[in-house]
Amino acid sequence: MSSGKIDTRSKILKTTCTLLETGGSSAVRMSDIAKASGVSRQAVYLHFPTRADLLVAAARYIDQEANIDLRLEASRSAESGIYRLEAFITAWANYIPVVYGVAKALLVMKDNGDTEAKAAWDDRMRALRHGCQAAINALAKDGDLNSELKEKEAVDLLMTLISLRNWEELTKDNGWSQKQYVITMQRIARQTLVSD
Amino acid sequence: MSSGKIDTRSKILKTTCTLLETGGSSAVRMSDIAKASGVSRQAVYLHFPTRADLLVAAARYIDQEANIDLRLEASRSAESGIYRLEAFITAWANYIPVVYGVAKALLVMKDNGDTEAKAAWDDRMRALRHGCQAAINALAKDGDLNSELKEKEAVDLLMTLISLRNWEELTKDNGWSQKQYVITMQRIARQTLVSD
DNA sequence: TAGTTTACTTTACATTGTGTAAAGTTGACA
DNA sequence: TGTCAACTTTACACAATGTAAAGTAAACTA
Repeated sequence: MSSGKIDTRSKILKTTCTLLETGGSSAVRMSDIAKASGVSRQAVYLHFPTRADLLVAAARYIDQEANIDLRLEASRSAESGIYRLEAFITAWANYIPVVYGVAKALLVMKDNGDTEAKAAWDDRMRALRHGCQAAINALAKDGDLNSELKEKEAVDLLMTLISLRNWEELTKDNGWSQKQYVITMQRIARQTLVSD
Repeated sequence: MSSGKIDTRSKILKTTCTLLETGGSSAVRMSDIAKASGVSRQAVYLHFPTRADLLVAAARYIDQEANIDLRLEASRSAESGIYRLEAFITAWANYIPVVYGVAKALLVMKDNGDTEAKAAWDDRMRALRHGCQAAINALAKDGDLNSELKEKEAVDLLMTLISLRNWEELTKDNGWSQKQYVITMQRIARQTLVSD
């Protein structure tokens, strides 16, 4: 039936992820993906009308494969706000390397003025923000939120702190290990968001 | 003599800066710049062989106009490492809004794989890093550097903290005022880089 | 004042990558 | 046997950067 279609579609998605993980994000053109998938360029457009569509689908594909929902869920069961914050940062931080390639490509398209890419990115960030908000809420409920910060400010700061670009800068550009990154981000979050 | 040449050249540079400050960075094409400068597109290429060249020249132009060297110099005369760090952050933070348009455009070109843009950006960041390094050095000399951090880590963190992208996210995307941004960055720097 | 140089304009074209369009092929299934 | 779906092939439209070259007009030069 449509098994052939599904097969080709997910083959394209997998190839896209692989290419974006390894190669430089900008060097992954529709034709590169087609060639690497062993399929014609038009076949790619048959499944994904635009490059943004393909990247969004690839991101969703990774979300599923790596079970992002489950990862972030873990933090929800933490006993205190402080532990919740720590668990949330750990979960997200360890997910970044997994989506990095695709997410970066989406981010670059957004920066180039692609409205579809922007919408998709903003949507992802909204979801992440929910997690940040929940962690900050838990902190505030315990009375452990730094008194110098309003809740909104704390959420903004946490989002910025754990941004993909910061991860990229520290690990990719400055050679930090993932472990070093996680520990340091947790320390900074504690020192800046939690009251003494 | 060459006054006509110089005149056109700086007219193009000024126009470029204006367009990048106001309009969305990606919507500023060579033809837009030419039109807004009241000059043919080829005249732009006559003065600046590539778009990257033009952006680099525009950045240098702004550096001069806003006297970035003098701004950063101020922090050098601070009495203590802690004050020096504070002054450095203030100086840089208040310069970001001035270069933002041009710098962002350069950054986007870098992300698109333009090697010339990358080289220019990296060069700018090297200069900024010198400032960070000096501030951290001063801190370490006073014995005020957070003992959990090696000097290199502290410099990496400071660079990341005050990055253009973080400024963009907090002020442009999240509506923070410049003042709010500066105060918060100083607080975070103090809490994460300085020993208690 | 005739000739040259300089700064620019005009027109045209090459290149790269995205996306569209449409006719042709091939295998499965009815 | 015929139809349909998934895919291929070929061709083109479009935007943006960058190149090439001939033309113009004012300024400077001998």
